[in-house]
Amino acid sequence: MTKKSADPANGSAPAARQVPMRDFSRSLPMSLLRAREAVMRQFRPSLREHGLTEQQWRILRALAAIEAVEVTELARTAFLLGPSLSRILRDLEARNLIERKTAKADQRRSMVSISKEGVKLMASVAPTSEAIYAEITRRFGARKLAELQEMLGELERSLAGLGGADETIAGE
Amino acid sequence: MTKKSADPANGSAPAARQVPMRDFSRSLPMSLLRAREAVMRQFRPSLREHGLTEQQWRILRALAAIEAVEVTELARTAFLLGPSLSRILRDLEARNLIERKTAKADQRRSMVSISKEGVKLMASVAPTSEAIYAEITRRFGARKLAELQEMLGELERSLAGLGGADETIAGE
DNA sequence: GGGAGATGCTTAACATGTTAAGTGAATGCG
DNA sequence: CGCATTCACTTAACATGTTAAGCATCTCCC
Repeated sequence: MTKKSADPANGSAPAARQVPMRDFSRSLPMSLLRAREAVMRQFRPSLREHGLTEQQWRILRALAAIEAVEVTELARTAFLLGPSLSRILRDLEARNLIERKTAKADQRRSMVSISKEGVKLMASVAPTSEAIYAEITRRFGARKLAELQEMLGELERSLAGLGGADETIAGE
Repeated sequence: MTKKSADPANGSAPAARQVPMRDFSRSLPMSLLRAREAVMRQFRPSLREHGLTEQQWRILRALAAIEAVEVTELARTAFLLGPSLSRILRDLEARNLIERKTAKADQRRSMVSISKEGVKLMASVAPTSEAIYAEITRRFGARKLAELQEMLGELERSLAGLGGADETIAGE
């Protein structure tokens, strides 16, 4: 439906096909990207209806399970970089979905926690979110889903310590 | 090495633990995100050395395999949204890595192709890139890698047509 | 053949990813 | 104590993701 046949109605054909590489669309990064997008596409509309982005939702979920965390620890949990988290927390705080207060022992640290309003918002989103997740599980198969997650974890572990660049290993 | 023990030196503990949900860090989107990040972390430094971002590299690779494509088709291939692609093409064109000319038959369409310089740049990046991919394959295992990719493809297919929102199905 | 609607692409606006620099508060050590 | 370092975060700057408009061009159909 999408691709027509060749369209040779063009003059000079510029350079191409010089560099042999794996078929681009089958590279691992692309597979992972497409799979994740296919999954997130299911959730985004529902989140959007509640005025939340994917990352904001991640943060609220991470906060819902604990009393309070430091920003750095939250960044690890929600898998966000510091600067992104910093901005998002500023916004979530302005919307009264989270609360922040500096730690007593160390003035540098700030402890973040979800607010009552935040909990309320989560309660209104969670059912739909869980339903979507259930449907995905149903379609793909619970067994296969578990297998997939296991493989993803293995992949992650097998690449740990192969840090692309400044690894700052002991003895450096 | 990273997490200390509990630090109960805090007064009022705000609302939390009200909304029961799956363990956040084990959700499928997070697994996919972390796995992809683990992989991309390997490639980014090399690309960066050559002044390329991940997306720019995707575009060059997509272009290397063909003579010329329309922008929309390229967006599909490189898995980028129109607006992102539009910006990136503007920059790549300014750097003389790609060429663009409007199609004769339809003035709306513009045909994009990689330039001689673009091919040269690819040739300088490809070896390192392939080496990294080979190392990833070695670490994770070629067999398992193929399995993983197969599962990712299945996941994608099983969610196709479950379009999160405005699906624009016939009869709507 | 002319105007309504579809199409291909770009711009705009806002949120996040990514790297680097900045800031204020702890720490280590002479 | 004093001061260089480290640490926890925040700001800044630039690139992309994401949605909505904008703008030509094309198509279709009366």
